Amino acid sequence: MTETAPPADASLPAIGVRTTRQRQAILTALTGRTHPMTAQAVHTALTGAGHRIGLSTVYRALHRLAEVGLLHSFEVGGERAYRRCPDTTHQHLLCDKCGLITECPPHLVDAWLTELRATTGFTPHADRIDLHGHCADCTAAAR
Amino acid sequence: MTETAPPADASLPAIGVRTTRQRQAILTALTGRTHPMTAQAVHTALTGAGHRIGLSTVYRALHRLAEVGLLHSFEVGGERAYRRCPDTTHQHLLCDKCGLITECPPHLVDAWLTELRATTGFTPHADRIDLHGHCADCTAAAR
DNA sequence: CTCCATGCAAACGCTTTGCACTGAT
DNA sequence: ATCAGTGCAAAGCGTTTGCATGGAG
Repeated sequence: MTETAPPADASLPAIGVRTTRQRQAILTALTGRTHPMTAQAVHTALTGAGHRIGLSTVYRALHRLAEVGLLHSFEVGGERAYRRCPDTTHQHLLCDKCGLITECPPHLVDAWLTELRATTGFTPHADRIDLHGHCADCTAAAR
Repeated sequence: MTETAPPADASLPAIGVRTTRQRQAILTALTGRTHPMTAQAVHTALTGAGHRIGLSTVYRALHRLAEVGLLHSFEVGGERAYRRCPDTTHQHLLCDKCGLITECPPHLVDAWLTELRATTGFTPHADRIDLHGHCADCTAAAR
């Protein structure tokens, strides 16, 4: 398994991606967020903050950045949303209530996936698991 | 947990859905399929088979039938696809190669979900889990 | 007889693409 | 100097909706 550990901020050239004002802005906007953002949301946020950037650029950049592993993309209600990946974990817990995405403890999944595979013959994509539900906070709030 | 066991063919009225020529055709087209179909695919199949049915009717019917539990819907590459549910299991294994959908043995999941919840506080939607990967056949074919 | 359901066509919203220009390497 | 990246506007595509008609209960 090749490590795609995301560089802190911008070692873009090292991955074969040119460093541009727009891409930096997008990465910055996405940094520190626990909730994913759609292309439109990113565009609105950036233009609202005074940046000059085209919508299609946002789409293309997000696509590219996800491709090289700097972002993770999620299917949220028929829309594509992106988030910076905080680590190498690609197993996510998505809260359908508040949109929060947390990482799933790998060891917890791996054992189960192995068992699943052994039992059913089905080979799960261990590096791309999105589990829907309610996060701890929303679960607590619901009671 | 309320049982939503799908009636063999058409106890539609019992669920509050009127029995129409179009809905029966849709259910028939979907019966016995292991792969899900998109609205467009269903429409093409039906009109190709000589049925007179509007595209929007297909959309509305699929939506409604999924709502009452006769169909399961899946997000497949940004599109919505539907399949008749063979049983009460709502935990699916989706093959990204051939599109095959199989049911996941409930006991295998439930224990794990319980553990996940206890460990993380996250409450998974146990009745709506879609796991992507390669089915047994495609896994075998790949080697 | 009353509504739910249908068909058609228009509208919608998100995303992609063509093309000429800009800017990073 | 070269070519990836950008901006704009138009097109694409799956899906939804308004409205008048049709058929199930």
